[in-house]
Amino acid sequence: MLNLDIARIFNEIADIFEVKGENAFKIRAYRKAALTIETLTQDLKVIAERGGVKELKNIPGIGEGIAKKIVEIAETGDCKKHRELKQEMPSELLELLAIPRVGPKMIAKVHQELGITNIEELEQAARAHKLEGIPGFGAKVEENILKGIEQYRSYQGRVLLSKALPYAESIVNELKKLDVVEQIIIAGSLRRMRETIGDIDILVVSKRPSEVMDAFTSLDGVEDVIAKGTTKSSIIINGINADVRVVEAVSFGAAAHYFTGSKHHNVRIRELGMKKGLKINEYGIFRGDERIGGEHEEDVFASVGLAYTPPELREDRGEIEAAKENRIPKLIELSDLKGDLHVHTNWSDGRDSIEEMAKAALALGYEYIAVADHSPAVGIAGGLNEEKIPKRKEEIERVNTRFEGDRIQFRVLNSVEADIKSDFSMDFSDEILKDFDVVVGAVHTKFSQDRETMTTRIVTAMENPNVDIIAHPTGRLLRKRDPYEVDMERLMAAAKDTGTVLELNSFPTRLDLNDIHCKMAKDYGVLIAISTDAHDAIQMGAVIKYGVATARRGWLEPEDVVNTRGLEYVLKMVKR
DNA sequence: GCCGTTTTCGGCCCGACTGTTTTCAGTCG
Repeated sequence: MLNLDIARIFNEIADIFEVKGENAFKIRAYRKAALTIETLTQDLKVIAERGGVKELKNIPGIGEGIAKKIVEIAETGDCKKHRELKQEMPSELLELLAIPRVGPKMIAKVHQELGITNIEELEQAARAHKLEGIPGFGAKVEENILKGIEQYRSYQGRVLLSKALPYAESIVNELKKLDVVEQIIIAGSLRRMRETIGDIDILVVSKRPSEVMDAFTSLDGVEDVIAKGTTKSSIIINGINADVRVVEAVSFGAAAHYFTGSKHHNVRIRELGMKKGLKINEYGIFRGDERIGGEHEEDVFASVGLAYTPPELREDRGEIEAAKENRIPKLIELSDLKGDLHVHTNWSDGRDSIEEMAKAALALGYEYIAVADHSPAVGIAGGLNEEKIPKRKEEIERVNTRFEGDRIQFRVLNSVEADIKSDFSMDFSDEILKDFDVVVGAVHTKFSQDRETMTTRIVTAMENPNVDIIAHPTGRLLRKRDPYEVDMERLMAAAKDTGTVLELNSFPTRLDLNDIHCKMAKDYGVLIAISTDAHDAIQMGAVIKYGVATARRGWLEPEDVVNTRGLEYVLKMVKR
């Protein structure tokens, strides 16, 4: 049983309790425990077997009750309480929680009064105006439910960071044109650079909020205005929910902190405030009626004795403890990168030539790129084979010769993205592999192998002295393909033992390793390569920011990342 | 259900907007 499976059980218990109308704080306790478990880098089952309830209780947010359930799950693979609760409530009913503006109370009522158990039934009832008989329900509510269902179906909740960010930036650029807008920032999960985004949050400083509301709700492309108040409005634009909030300049810092979240981070900060006799809200920091700060975001942290914490870390994953002890990491930045160790060229499925990729890399200020074209096993037309390898090497050398006269040190590294085959062998012989400057190993086939087999497959590749980097180690495609089953702890330990680098693939649909795995790698002392897997020159420059953002969310500092080092270090790092 | 340099019991972050309400519950973030 994986940590994620255990977290899901507690989230489901929380869902059921919501609809049952159970104590809100109990629900929060289950959610908090689930979140902690999701982000834990150690295997919960191992902890449970080793230290039982006593050791589990050391984990923040896990007390007697939940610890006992974890032990039960570890021992039996099942949680009695969870099973009993599920029998009380159809699981389809809980899916209704995902519909915007439909909450647990509403679900409980329609279930009790009309026996509704799924989205289709809810939709039919709303269309037939059958809900109006229920106290508290009116025509508007029915309309909102139908809109919510439509929204739920259209984008299923979350969109990719790379899709939401450009939309958010264009909204900001439009609103900036208003004279009444003094300051404007993107907040929310976008500012924290989460891999997927629920909605776009924008914070504006203005003395004339109503003019901002008018402009925002009448932007080009607005599909629906969900709410329009004096300081806060909510719209659907390009299929994405966008919220704007206006405050005065004195509240900007407090509001920026509040609207950046995460929710869990905010709750922790406000709890700390309470203990110090402070009230912290989006308008400022207050002792009684007296405002003692809030113009700058730093005020919020300082008021509760914490160091400033970058938005990417604000997930309640240990950043508050770190800020207390003044050990917030100095996170990696885009400008720290000196090269890209995984790009493709027109020698395999890339679109640009080696020289075009090299020039683009130079323009980014890089010292090197590794052209890692595909090996033959990936059925992509024109992959490398034994015949092409020497020819491509000649071209690489020709391109490198051209840069030799320049003052800037730059080199194209002869590389390959070699397939790790399902029988644990590499797609090229050791004889061939050892001639490359850098070998990137990757799984592209047979994703369905079981956890044990897949883990051994990758570990075997790491043990090969010719394999330097493992590309996209979990194989996931966001919103399309789940990661394959793999024992991440064993991968990390093997990477450490063999001196293998793990890739953080910057492609916005991959971001693989993810933020949590990056932090895990750091804890294990495993080096990360932030690579783009770019298939053309423009991509190489465009997607790297998503990799860096994920690295920052994973607490990585420049020294944790191999491609912040110069060419000489990289050549020494390779195993041969 | 969790937690404790005010507590082992009694707290638990805080506010905007909407809709159906005559004073507030529900949802959201």
